[in-house]
Amino acid sequence: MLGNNDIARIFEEIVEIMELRGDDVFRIRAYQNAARIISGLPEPLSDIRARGGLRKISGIGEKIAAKIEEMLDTGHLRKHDELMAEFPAGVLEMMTVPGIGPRTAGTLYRELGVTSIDEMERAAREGRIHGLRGFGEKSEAEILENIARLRRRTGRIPLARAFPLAQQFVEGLKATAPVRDIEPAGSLRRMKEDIGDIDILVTSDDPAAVMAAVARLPMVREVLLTGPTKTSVITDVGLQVDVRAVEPENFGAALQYLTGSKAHNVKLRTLASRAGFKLSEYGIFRDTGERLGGRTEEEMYRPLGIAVFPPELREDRGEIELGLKGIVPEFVQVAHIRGDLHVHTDWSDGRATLEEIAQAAKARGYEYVGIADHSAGRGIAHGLTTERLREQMRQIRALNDTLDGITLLCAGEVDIRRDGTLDFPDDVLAELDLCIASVHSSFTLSEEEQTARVLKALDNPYVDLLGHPTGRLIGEREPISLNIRRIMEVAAERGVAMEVNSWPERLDLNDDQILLARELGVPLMINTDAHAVDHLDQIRFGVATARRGWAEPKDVLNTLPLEQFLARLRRNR
DNA sequence: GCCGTTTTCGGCCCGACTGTTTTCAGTCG
Repeated sequence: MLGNNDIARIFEEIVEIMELRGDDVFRIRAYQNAARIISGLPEPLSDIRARGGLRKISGIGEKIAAKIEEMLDTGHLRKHDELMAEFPAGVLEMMTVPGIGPRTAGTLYRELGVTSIDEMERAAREGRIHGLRGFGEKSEAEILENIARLRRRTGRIPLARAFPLAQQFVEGLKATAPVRDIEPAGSLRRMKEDIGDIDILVTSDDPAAVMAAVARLPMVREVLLTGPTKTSVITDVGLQVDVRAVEPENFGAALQYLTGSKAHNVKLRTLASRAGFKLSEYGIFRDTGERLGGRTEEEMYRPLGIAVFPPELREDRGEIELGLKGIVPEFVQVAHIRGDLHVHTDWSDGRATLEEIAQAAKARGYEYVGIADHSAGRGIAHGLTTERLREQMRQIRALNDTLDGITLLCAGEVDIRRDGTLDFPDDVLAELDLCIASVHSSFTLSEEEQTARVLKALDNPYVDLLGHPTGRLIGEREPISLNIRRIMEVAAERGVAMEVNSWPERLDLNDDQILLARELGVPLMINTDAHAVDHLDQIRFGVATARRGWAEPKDVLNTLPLEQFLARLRRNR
């Protein structure tokens, strides 16, 4: 059975071939839109179809729904097969080279019979490209340069790796150039889970000096282009960073435009144009050309009667519609978090002592912190036996008597075994303040087996929280196969919370799943899974992910004061 | 191909940059 990503990928390939064919751009956009929507769905299309929900998805019409059904039934799509037969696979790959779009790839294929990046490189080296209609010597040289660039480039990197890099640029420019405003924009500002490049926006009395300073920053490996208002560089980790200087009166307009998302901006501009306005990175204008604003983001939205949503939520998931009603809910913030419940210490595979964690948590303004070391079943993690866990609990309770302003909770991250049983007997689980149950093994079970396994763990009355529910590691390991809606329905019914794990490679649940969890009434907890004191600060990435999933403080248990928090745990309900 | 409290037909975001152009096409974000 094809999964959502397979189906989204097939639609994307259809898009690429239709572009090569020069098909109607709006029809192409419909497929592109469908691919984007499908890759963001938290549930398998097969489940959505089973309850008759396919056509209810905005952007999926009669034709595309029928194609989805065909793929679910037969495992492929005739239209896709036919289109793919029209071009060799390598022609699609050619379009991954920067600057090579469908027109160029199509021309090179038709005129020169070029069918891969390697062949394209050879054609350029042999000088066979310049002279073609629309191609000169510069185009030919540019193609070679861009192929080399593609081969040097890294792909997308996790948010938590890109974030400090952006900070370094901001700090570096503040220290070495006359910047006034400086703000990262793009997907980093939206706190998307992975980042393809970094956009930084500045204003300055001397933009040229800023551009020159960018090229001199120590983490810059290569300067791609530098002009009076824009400089593009590749950093030592292979990530592209663009720095743009704009006029102060356009800062808000440029920030809004560069932050996106694309889908958010398209929706916004469509709406604006119907109401007689025009939006661009230079401001908001009436049809008459009169400029209404652009110094701040707020000035861009106000004339449209749309409330400003935080960047994390600008994904065209209903924020514009709600903003039109003037409603912006209060979304969860780091300052709302009163305790981190998933922290490892040197009792298992962490580095810090109990005391160090207590002090670090207190320093971050927390009321409580959950010590959640691994159970013994996970040999590699130096897990706790029943005896050591009981000894740790004794020490934690003793330590609490000496602590002021912070309470350590005996948590415990217990393995969910392959058969769904837990790694500690129930009488031990009962002694904990809080039990996190997590999958750390047998990642490749079928959806049916994996779902049954996790549901069995949720049967245990002492399980309060499902830790990193899907087990995915961004860029390294796929999520386990789960009927996530089924798991969430059961969790909601029993009052089991689901984790938003802040670990940079996890961010698990992800934003789309958090949206579903809220819809189904599943309580959330945002935790770091810290293995050292510094990791406690990664909470910001979990909080950002929760915000992307529209989580409000009331959805997140660890925004509650200690007594109320404990009362909401499944075991105490 | 999708969508609709201004439309079931006629729209569908906007601008910069680049190289090839003699007024524009292609790509990108």
